[in-house]
Amino acid sequence: MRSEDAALRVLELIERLGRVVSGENWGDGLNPTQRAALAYLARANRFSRRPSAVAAYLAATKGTVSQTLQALERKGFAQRIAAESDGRAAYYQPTAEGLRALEGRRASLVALETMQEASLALLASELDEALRAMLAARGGRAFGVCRSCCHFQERSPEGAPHRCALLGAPLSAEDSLKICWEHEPSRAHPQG
Amino acid sequence: MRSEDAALRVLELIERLGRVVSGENWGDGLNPTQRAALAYLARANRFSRRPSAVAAYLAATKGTVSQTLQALERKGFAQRIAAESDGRAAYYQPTAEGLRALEGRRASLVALETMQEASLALLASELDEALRAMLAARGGRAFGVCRSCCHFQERSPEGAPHRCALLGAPLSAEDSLKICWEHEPSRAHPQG
DNA sequence: TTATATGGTATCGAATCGATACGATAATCT
DNA sequence: AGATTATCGTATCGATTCGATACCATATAA
Repeated sequence: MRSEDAALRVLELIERLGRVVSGENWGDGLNPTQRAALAYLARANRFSRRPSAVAAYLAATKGTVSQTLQALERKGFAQRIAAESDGRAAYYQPTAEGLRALEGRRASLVALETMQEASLALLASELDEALRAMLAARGGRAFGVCRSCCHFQERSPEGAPHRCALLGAPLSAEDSLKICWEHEPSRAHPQG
Repeated sequence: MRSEDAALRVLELIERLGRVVSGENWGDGLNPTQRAALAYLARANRFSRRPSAVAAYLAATKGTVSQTLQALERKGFAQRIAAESDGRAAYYQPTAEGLRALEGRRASLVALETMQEASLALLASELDEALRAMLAARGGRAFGVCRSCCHFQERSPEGAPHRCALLGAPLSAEDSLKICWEHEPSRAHPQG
């Protein structure tokens, strides 16, 4: 099988799997896009819960994301908070109800769990590589967990907070485990 | 990493990759869904170019697919043909213009091709397994290439057409290489 | 023949999504 | 400082998706 064929086949499978998974994400008052946005908000650190970041993560335009976030707020799943530092910016905070709506919901997850653990781990890393290749091609951000970023500085005096060297801001233990859209991989933690 | 974590991670990656790929499929007068439907029509054999089959393949409802196919016809990318055998059924045939619109269009394909060939082949088979697991869980059809089906009968006298034992119909060489929604894997060709 | 199942379409409402324009604020440059 | 430019977010439009539901025509079964 030529490389082009394999790539084409992978592309088809991704598209079809994406449709299946996405179609399962209706329910609890959310549609798939709203659910994806809300799930992102729940996993993003405080620097990354902004419309721009959501748009980059979802590979959507600002306009669409703006509407989606408004829908989430209207439904009580997220709350809009104007930023203090920047008069243009806003943050969206998932509400308790929003987090509740994210629970359960995993028919395809159960199906995936029937696969060998080794296969899954392999699949995850291969998919991660594929995603990074695509994002690099379109100039998009890959996102990643704060702690694994090259800008992450572990607390030096015991008891002090961690820090982000890029944004010059303190990081709670919780934030350091969340997704950041400024993420750039460090050599110590190449992926994630 | 527990199996559930790996599965969750795979699910997220699939969703995100799906969005990226899908978002790239705008253009040439088609939106991502229309392109997916048209691409399916181009790859499906004559038994499978029907609204029901498209709906099953795209994991969408009959109603949505009906509209999508109407849009394709209106744009001149496909032609509706009423079935002879069944007064209710209809087939959609891609037009030359439709096939032309499917060419090119592969920014993410180029990105994928930067990956190792072995990785891609592995990825394809793992994704195939994941898709089959999900489809089995929701009772959906997996589809597959006619030739690899347990109902496929290779021509016995040289020169005669192949046959489908399930539908009791002759198969051209071309049809036998296309996707069939009645496909059930044979032991000889476990996947595909 | 009557009942039921199936294939497809029509319609409604909510939402996605690209495109475009816009307003407000920030950052930069002179 | 003042003018220019960039960025963040929102608003609006039109085409379309998509679930839900109802519906019709035709097949199939009882």
